[in-house]
Amino acid sequence: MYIPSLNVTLQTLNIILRMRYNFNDIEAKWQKYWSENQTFKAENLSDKPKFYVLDMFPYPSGAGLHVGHPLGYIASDIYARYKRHKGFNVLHPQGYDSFGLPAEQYAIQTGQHPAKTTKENIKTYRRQLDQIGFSFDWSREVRTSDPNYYKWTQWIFIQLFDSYYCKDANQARPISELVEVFGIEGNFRINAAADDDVEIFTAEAWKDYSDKQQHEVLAKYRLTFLSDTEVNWCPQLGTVLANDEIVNGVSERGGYPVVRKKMKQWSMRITAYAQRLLDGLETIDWPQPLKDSQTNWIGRSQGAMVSFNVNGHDEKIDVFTTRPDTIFGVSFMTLAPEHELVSKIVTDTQKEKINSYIEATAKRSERERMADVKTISGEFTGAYAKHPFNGKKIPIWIGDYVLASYGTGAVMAVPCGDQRDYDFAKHFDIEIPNIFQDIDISEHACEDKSAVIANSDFISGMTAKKAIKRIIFELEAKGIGSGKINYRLRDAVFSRQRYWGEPFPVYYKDGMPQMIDAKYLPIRLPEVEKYLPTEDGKPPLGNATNWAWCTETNQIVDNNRVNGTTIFPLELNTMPGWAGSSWYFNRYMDANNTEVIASKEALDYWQDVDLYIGGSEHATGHLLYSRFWQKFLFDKGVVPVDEYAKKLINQGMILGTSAFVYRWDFKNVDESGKAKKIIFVGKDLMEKIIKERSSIENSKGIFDSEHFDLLNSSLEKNNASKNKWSQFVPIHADVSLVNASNELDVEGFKNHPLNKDYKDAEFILENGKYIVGREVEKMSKSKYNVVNPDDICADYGADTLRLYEMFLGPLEQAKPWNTAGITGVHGFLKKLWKLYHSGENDTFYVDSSPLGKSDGALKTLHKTIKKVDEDIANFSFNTSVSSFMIAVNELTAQKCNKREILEPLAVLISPYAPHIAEELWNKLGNEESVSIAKFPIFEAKYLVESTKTYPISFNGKMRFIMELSLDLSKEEIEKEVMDNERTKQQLAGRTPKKVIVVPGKIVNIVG
RNA sequence: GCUCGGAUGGUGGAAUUGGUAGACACGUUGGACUUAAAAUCCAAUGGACAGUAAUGUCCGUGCGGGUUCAAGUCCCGCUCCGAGUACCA
Repeated sequence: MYIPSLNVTLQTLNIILRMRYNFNDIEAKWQKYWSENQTFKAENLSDKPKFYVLDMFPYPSGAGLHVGHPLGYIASDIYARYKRHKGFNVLHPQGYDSFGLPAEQYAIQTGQHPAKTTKENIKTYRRQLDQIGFSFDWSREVRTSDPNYYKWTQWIFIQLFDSYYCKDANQARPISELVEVFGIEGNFRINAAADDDVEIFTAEAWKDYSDKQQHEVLAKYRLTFLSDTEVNWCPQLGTVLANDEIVNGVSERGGYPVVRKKMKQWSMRITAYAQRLLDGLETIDWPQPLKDSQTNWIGRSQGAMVSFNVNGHDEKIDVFTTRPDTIFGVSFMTLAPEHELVSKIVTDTQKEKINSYIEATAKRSERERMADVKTISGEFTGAYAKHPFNGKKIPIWIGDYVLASYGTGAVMAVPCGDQRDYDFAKHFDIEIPNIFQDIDISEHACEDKSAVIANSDFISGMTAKKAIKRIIFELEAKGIGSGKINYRLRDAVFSRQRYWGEPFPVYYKDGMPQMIDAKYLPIRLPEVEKYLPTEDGKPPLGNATNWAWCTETNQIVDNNRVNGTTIFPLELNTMPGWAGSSWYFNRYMDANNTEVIASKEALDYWQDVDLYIGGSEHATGHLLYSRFWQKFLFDKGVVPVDEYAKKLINQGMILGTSAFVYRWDFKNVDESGKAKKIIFVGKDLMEKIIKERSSIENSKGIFDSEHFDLLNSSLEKNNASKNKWSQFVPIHADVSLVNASNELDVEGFKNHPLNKDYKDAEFILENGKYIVGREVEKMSKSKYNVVNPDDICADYGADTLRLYEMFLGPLEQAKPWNTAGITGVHGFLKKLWKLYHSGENDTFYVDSSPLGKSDGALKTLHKTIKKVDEDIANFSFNTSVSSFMIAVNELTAQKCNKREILEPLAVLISPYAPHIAEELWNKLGNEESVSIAKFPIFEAKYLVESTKTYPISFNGKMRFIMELSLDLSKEEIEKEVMDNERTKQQLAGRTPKKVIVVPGKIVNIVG
């Protein structure tokens, strides 16, 4: 058959189609092959060295993936594939952080069970991930919402409950050890992380305690414990939020207001690990900014505790200070309004004022207090404290600049040494004694630690460093204080009033929490009618009818059977989102184990994550909590290392490039006030109009007559001022309607389901085109700038997507996505394909005959190997892609078709573009997957040069180049250059002052 | 306020230890092929000035100084943008 319009026979057309780079077929074929052959299944025992590459697992949201999500996965996949080529046994797993709020809110709205929507979302995610060709070992998939997984999250919770932190051993120890010691000698020698209010008791007292009392005492030591905590309560979400779930005083999710509220909550004693979390940072290769934010979050400050006696009371005020050396500069004290001593020490005359101040501050929301840092307020209690060294009377004030939640909620105010104290003193006209030698404090406080201290008894003449030591020594000698390290880090609230989270393995007996024996785990989430809190304000699990624990059958039973003797109510809270993600990296090592979280053999073999890639937004959440749990599990001997990720990389966010059309709102209305026509103008025209708007006559030239008449008549009708006749409203246009040249598909826009209002709008074209405006913003559905990887894969293929995401720029940097550039990398892949299809009618052909040593292709190949090796080591994937392009451009120019070059080239490129590499590798006659082929070895001998093109510069400015042998000595180079005709021309008879010759680099002639 | 990043053509971005600034792409312009479009291929492309031209000169990495034979890179002082954090005693 002959097709006249195509000028070819069907037979040749067939050949052409078959030999073309048909990425859709190739990619589907190899994805199927990898899946069927389990190409990327990692073995837990191997002679090869291990390498563990981990991604932060995704939350499977209903919206699916956009092109920003896979960025980190592509980078880690390249690394994982590269390591396989280099002979490592690579563990590269993936899973889902599948508990969470969005599924629950969707359930509240639609009544659909979160388990169902989560499952559906996971299916979409899996399809999207598969089509990008990741080398994940899916046999190890984890889902945090799977009972077989959260069984172990519950197990870890029980371990935490049964442990305390021994500061002497500097590790977590079984709570049973504590009980034993209490029974022998009480707690006076115990050095453990505990609540501040633990009282000292004897063994006799301990034995006399009731069960309940003992329980309460132990709770003060446990690593997870119930307590009345002031929490961030979000009424709209009906739940408690952690500090890192609040952004700018409102909830991160939804942006709802948050209030402080006291509630009985589970807490995690992460503060016990504060110092180790800090120290551990030194041992891991994580980005410095991330380490910095963890360091700041932990907020260690070294100082001293000092006790001040209150005159006329038995009470003492304890303060924490980082500058005990300034104690002789104390002229007042300030307590937080919430401080418990306030009501005890306030004098009758001041009582009224104090109470109204406390009331006023309590009313002010946290947000107001934050926004209003400048206003100074406070009130005098009427009471005085006694200075511990000179016995002076110190007035005691309250003020809301002192926070109840930090330190002791009280400060010793040294106005000459602290700006806040200074401002407070000035405002209330309190004395500001100067304790610094030759320092002027008439304008502001002196916070410089190098200032010499004066008027301070035995520390006068010292600087801070020395004075602090001396003061602490004196305080300890007098028994009124001691050196102390304080942390900003708070214990982490661990209860959430949500449905879609891990249930606690806890029931309540006489109001005291009891752990369910680990052998009955998992405690499965109960079914509920509604996912909302109950009418009496209980969490959603309060809706469950089958939610009680029978201690005889060890089963969950009907609530009605609760009898307080054998059957008890179960915990109604669930665990927070970070519970499941705090240990999942260990589970991947042995994901299907039913006996333990992972077998000892697997944990010992894989040890830790060699490379972890994910976003920096988890710096003070997941990445801190998971380090905490890892340290705990290490203390318990469950895992072999106490830092789980040796190296971490933060991938930058991919931003969207939004497109805008401009609605032209001039007084375009008829008599009834109805808009006659909606008109859109392009970006350039809008700018022109704005420039010319001073005079309508000027604009005559920039419109066709029809639009000018319309404009003119409507202006006349409305008597609009000619200076205000135009106004433009930018409207987001869907980016999929805009091409690479910023040209809008106008018909597409009008027919877009979201633009119903603009169906009959008119678009003023310029040169037949409508050009949109562009702006870079966060990628989001509401901005119509989301680009779906599915479309890219369909149109250009997964290999193109992978390469392009890497080509966009450095991995760690935020960068805008612009689909326009994708044709560049796609064209590159076509060129690569062509290189292997130099036969007749573009059929596959490689020349297997050996090539000469001096062949330029070898140089190209080895130059590229070297670059790719270096780039992967530096996580500089963008420059690898350029070097591939350079290589292919060079080899194409050389018309290279040699197997000796093309075979290693396919391996070289396979981590980046695995599908095309497999196909070419297969066509080259290899039976096995390219993914296990040996990576080409760089050989320096192919890059040895005999000459160098020297830039010859005069006074630092490059003027011309000269090709010179590399064998030449400095002197010989100088002679060659000076003898050169062009040098003489440049010098124009002058004698140079100096000639700098750097062999192999540059020649610079000065003078 | 504090801490940490960053600033290079029209755009995304290259540039080992200071040593030819703008690799590689996109976009734009011109050309080839085509009835046309797409695809493909070729050429030009930081700015200014001079020249018919080959070419040459000057200016150029946010701003102002400095070190150096030589600075995008090092030092000092700013400006702007982004992220985190915030009365932490």
